[in-house]
Amino acid sequence: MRRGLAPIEGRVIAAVQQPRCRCRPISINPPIARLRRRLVGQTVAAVQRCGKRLILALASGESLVFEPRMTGLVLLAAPPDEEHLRLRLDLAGQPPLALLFWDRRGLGTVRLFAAGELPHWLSERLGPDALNISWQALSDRLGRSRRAVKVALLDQRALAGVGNLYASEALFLAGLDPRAPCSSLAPKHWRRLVSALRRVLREAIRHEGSTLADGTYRNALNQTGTYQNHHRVYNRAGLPCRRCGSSIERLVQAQRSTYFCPRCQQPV
DNA sequence: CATATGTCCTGAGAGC
DNA sequence: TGCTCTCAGGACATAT
Repeated sequence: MRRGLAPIEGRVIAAVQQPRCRCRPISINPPIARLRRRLVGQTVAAVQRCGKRLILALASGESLVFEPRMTGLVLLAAPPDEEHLRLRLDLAGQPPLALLFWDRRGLGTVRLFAAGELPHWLSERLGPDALNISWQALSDRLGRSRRAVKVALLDQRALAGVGNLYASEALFLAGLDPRAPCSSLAPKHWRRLVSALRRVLREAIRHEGSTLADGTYRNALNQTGTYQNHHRVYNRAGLPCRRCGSSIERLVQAQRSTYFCPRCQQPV
């Protein structure tokens, strides 16, 4: 998503609109009138990412943070429908560009931070990014937890950027049982896990993400991803493991689906 | 303090 | 066909 938004770097925000939609409005802070006053005329200095958040760093030092959550999209192209369009930033210059925040389910948020406020806000919520963290750091943060490793991977304060789908995929690649308590993992397991996380996230990014049957993920140009065709376990309950042929199993941990291969992912 | 649960939301799909 | 029910999961508030 971030990569697809690179074309807006250097652009000036010309207009800010909150399209009227029949559904309940999403959380926008500050409310639209004040947001518009603070954004119009500002230059987008850079498009950044922190964990699952997308950040427009403005030349003033302010930051506009998008949290797409499950169904939110940040687009430079026509959205899947007009009904769930939540915010529109028109950008001056050629070619004409508009950044759209579209969110079918409406759990996403948009928030503006004054200069200097964002680092503190993020540091309260996010651990190191999954693409940067060392295995030692991950082990230090989670190694004494009694939580199941799959559940712990979803804790953004411990490790930022891993959601339900990629947690299952990484644990498969690492050969770890998702139910294993973090405290049962040895250094070699943390090493394998961090390596697997990096591999899964890089692969997924290369394939433009996972567009599930009931999911809505699209890249910034509203194109579907293809990583769902490469999933090793997610959404594959009852199908044969691509590595050993065993039937992939589904279980529920912390109210979320976990998929795993009972043969390739042994208890530690 | 660490961990667990409830809540929000909409649309897809199942079952009848 | 149309209704009701369940489920999807990210972040955060509240409970244990």
